[in-house]
Amino acid sequence: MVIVIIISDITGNINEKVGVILTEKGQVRDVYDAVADPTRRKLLRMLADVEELPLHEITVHFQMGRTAVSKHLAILKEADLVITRKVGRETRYRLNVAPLQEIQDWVSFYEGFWKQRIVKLNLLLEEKQ
Amino acid sequence: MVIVIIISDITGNINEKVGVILTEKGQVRDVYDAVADPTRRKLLRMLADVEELPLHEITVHFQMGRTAVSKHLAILKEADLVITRKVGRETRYRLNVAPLQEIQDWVSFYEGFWKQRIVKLNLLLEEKQ
DNA sequence: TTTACAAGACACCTTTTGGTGTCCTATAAT
DNA sequence: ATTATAGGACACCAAAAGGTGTCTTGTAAA
Repeated sequence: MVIVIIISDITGNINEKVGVILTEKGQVRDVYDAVADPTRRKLLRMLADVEELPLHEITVHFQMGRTAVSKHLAILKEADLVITRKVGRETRYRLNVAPLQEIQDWVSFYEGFWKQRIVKLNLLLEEKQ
Repeated sequence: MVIVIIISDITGNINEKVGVILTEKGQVRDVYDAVADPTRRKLLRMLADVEELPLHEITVHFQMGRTAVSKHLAILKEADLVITRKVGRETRYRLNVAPLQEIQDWVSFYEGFWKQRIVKLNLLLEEKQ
């Protein structure tokens, strides 16, 4: 979903800037969406172990090519789940867990439901005895 | 991801049956995938409030047509997040939260990371004082 | 016993997704 | 100074996603 912002100055010159619609949270990409793909979840899991990793090292652990892995990381970055840093000729990737809190908040709403179910089940078992 | 199972009986007649590859948990569809779409999350939220709802009543609350809503519900059903029951000419949908536990387990692994960050932040603030 | 309604089953369309390969530039190693 | 490597930027492709509309069947209401 891409919008084009056109800014004109006093002289009438036009500056064209390509922007994107942002989430309320400020990310370009929905965090649920970013996490839906198993490859992306594997990437997060990898980065959870190692503090920082360059693209080519990450790529080794996947069957697909570098371009594909890079794209997945780009999506994670759009969701703010990953932070990049240029070191020499390599780009190092680092995990940023903060946006996952949104998912946890969301799922914790439903948590009440299955806890309720366990209570009901226990009551039923007591009746049987 | 669809596989075709071909079963041949003694007479040589061939029965063709279309099956699907299942998750370890037994669902046809990944729960992360099912939950990635905002429309589907809205559906779950609706069903959390009302115990049971027929398709046509659900459809009223969306801008898209019945077919589209039905498709989304089918996807939720594939992920076992929804259970259906036929009553007269209507199909009633009911929420099943159980599969969401997988997501909670997954996210709770990363929960440790941001809690850790808060601890580090507090230590930093204490030093400053 | 007609008529209206609920919803399954398709066929169809456009956009997005997840992958590929190639080219090019900046940096590091020889 | 030359060669190798890291990775960004494309162009390209097949399949899946997310919608539409239409037809048909089973059930309910008039």
